[in-house]
Amino acid sequence: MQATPRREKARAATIDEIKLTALRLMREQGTVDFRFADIARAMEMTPPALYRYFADRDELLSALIADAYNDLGEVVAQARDAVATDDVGGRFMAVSRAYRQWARKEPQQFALILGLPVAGYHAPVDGPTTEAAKRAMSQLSSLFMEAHTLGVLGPPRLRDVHPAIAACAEQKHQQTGVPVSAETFQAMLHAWSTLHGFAALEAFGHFDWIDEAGRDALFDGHARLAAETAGLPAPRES
Amino acid sequence: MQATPRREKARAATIDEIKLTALRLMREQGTVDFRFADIARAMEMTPPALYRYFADRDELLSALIADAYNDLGEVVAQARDAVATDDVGGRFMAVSRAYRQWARKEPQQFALILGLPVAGYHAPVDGPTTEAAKRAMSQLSSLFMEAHTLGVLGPPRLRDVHPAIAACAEQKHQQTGVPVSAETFQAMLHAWSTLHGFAALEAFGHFDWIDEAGRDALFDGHARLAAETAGLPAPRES
DNA sequence: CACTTCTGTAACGATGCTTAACGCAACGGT
DNA sequence: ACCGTTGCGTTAAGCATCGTTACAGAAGTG
Repeated sequence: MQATPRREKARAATIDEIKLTALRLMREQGTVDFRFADIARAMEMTPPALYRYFADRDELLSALIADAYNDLGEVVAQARDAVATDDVGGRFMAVSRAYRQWARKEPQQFALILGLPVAGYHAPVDGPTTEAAKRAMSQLSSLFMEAHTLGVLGPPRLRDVHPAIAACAEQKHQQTGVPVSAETFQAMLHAWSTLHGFAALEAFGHFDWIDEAGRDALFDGHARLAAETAGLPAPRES
Repeated sequence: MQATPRREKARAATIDEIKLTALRLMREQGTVDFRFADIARAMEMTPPALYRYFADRDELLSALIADAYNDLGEVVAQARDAVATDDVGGRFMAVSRAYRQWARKEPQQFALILGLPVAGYHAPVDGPTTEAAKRAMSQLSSLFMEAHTLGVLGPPRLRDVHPAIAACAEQKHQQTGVPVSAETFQAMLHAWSTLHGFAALEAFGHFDWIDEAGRDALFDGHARLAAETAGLPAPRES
């Protein structure tokens, strides 16, 4: 606990290795489950040694979930910030591609946070996971906010906004403090759902029958349509 | 095997009860995993007795997956057939609502077939599951075929169709024998992905912060946008 | 009564998570 | 250079459970 930076560093490295190994094993067997003993074996350690780093199997799982949220959030944020602030359409495309690529690359982490809960795990209420979740998911909504303040957010192709949705947006407004119109609220959720559907189907192997080039082109068109439908301006360049 | 209808009936009932119990347990614990012993306990039987009905844990799992595909396919087909043949837009809305409602009602079965594979299970290649999968998934595409033959399939809001997608549609044409334009192919996948995204996010609890009325309204607008974007005509009535 | 089908008991082998007690190595100060 | 402290990893064991097989008895069928 006191200043022993060498120890702390080694410990952090081991923790990272444990988490990485868990992810690798999950990836290898294609599931979102892992065994404490397997991780130890893969690291050429013995199972009890892991308890020096994680009090519990659930604690490791919680850490993995929190990391997944942070990873996704970071990847998305980086993609967003690589495009000019005023090119909202371009930013949306970048965010969309990052979301999809991350889901493709890390299907297990993707399933961990956006799929069905893992067996025997109960998320700690109000823990770090929910916090990270909000942070990651607010990226998309903030994009719509930016578009709104920039005045480039065209009207989404919506017939009418149901009063229940308006009430929902209002509630969200109360919680976050940021004013959000019902149309924007609905457009954002539409865009997220649309993106997520493609990413999830692809990440879980349901588009395996389409070759890679086709999938890439399909997703680009998919995201473009989502942006257009949600009322976002077209990206500046392809 | 020989004509003993009484036995056969009881046996079928027991098989059904086993599968229903497995689904109930999965639902209760909110996962897509189950234990043979738990099923036996819940049925007030002993684990070995189950082997009289399923040679293997995997065999039960395969049956559940096949059932899930059939369930989804049947529900969707019924919803589709409840709307007039020439009201393609209305049929699409019916199919969409059925897809979503099924995912909501049976998140476990939904995850079973459209989520990440279950731990320790390897799908038998070319078994009944893949067959059922194709049958269920072809419902949406057949809807677009109908629209195409009826001549009511408007142009989807697509800029241009990538050659890779055209090649993919052509390959699909070769396999199924049904001619499908690249635009229709892309529009169909766009619609499916869009629907699936909402259904998956909601089924896995990520829309729990939206009240039920709001979700209902959101989905209706979502599906309507998906239909419009894909070039399907508007439904005849709300 | 003969025969089939089912179900329970017992047991095997393996594996899992977790705790306790022991040895080793590195670290920090003297 | 030495020594106590600290943390890490191992071995050993406890405890529970799982999937599965073998065998014997019960129940239903004709």
